[in-house]
Amino acid sequence: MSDFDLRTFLPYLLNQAAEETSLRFSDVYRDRYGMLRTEWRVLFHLGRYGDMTATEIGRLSRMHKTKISRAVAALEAKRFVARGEDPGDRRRETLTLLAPGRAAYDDLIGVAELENGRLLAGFSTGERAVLIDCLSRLARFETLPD
Amino acid sequence: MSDFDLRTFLPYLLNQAAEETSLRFSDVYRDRYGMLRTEWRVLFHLGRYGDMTATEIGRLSRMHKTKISRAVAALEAKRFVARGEDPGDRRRETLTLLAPGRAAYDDLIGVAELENGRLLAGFSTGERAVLIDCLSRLARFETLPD
DNA sequence: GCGTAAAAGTCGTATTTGTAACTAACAAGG
DNA sequence: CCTTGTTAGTTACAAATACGACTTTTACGC
Repeated sequence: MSDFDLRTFLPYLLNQAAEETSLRFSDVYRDRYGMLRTEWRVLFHLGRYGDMTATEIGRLSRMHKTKISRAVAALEAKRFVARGEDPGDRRRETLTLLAPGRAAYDDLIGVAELENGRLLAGFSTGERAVLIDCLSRLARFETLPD
Repeated sequence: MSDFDLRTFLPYLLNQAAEETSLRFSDVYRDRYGMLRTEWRVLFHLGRYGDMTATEIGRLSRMHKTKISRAVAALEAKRFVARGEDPGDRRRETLTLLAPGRAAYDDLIGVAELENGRLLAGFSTGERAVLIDCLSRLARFETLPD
């Protein structure tokens, strides 16, 4: 029998850590605003990086376009975002935060910062740097547009 | 506007890294054995730690018991595991790997080790140690039974 | 023993997700 | 202008998940 341990298997470790750390925060956006994770992610991108289209959000967040489509529909129903027509290309819909969406974003960003501080509090400065660097490399982020 | 970036938000980083690193391996157990992730996890626990009940697997893997129940049913249908009656407590069902399940486990463990090596190859020895230690702490593993 | 509670698993149903097919709008070549 | 191909986004349907209610069996208090 191999002595391979699932506890050193990166995909498993990452999944467990992700699930464990996501719970507390997802409770917040679910309970306060009835949002799903996909909706929070779309809201975040609009709040943090400004108006953009669903496709751009998809490129940055690596979410599938159907997920984004449904998240946008849900956020629109909540009057958190509005779609703007692009006169030059009528396929594109530029998404904009409305006031309630902005308020929810501001609220949730504060919670996220607090929560992130709590999670990182257990690590030394050096550990934090290594952890975030390694995770970023594993996550293969796309570069930001500007 | 806050300069808080989702790219330093641990739950997001972990989710992205987890998704990114899981894809290649999940293709393997899906394509070769038609298994879902829950099934692979149950198979792993039985192969690595020996016979145990669904509840014990749940405690170690933090999966909900209904997920485990369905995964066990699927593994049983594939003749990968069998349920053994516990004479002392007829509520408990001790799960055992059958030969095909053992073969699948042996095969997949090999793939997992290779894949894990590939993922860790990009990091220095020091980074690896920190990464795995930090992730283990975040994942809040239960202690093993023995 | 008897009633109540707790544990091990399963099942039913509502949500959520994934996959692929679809519509609509633009682009490019002839 | 037409065909062909590509891009943006939506929809339909199947697969997977979450959550609670349920059955069976054991444990506990009296």
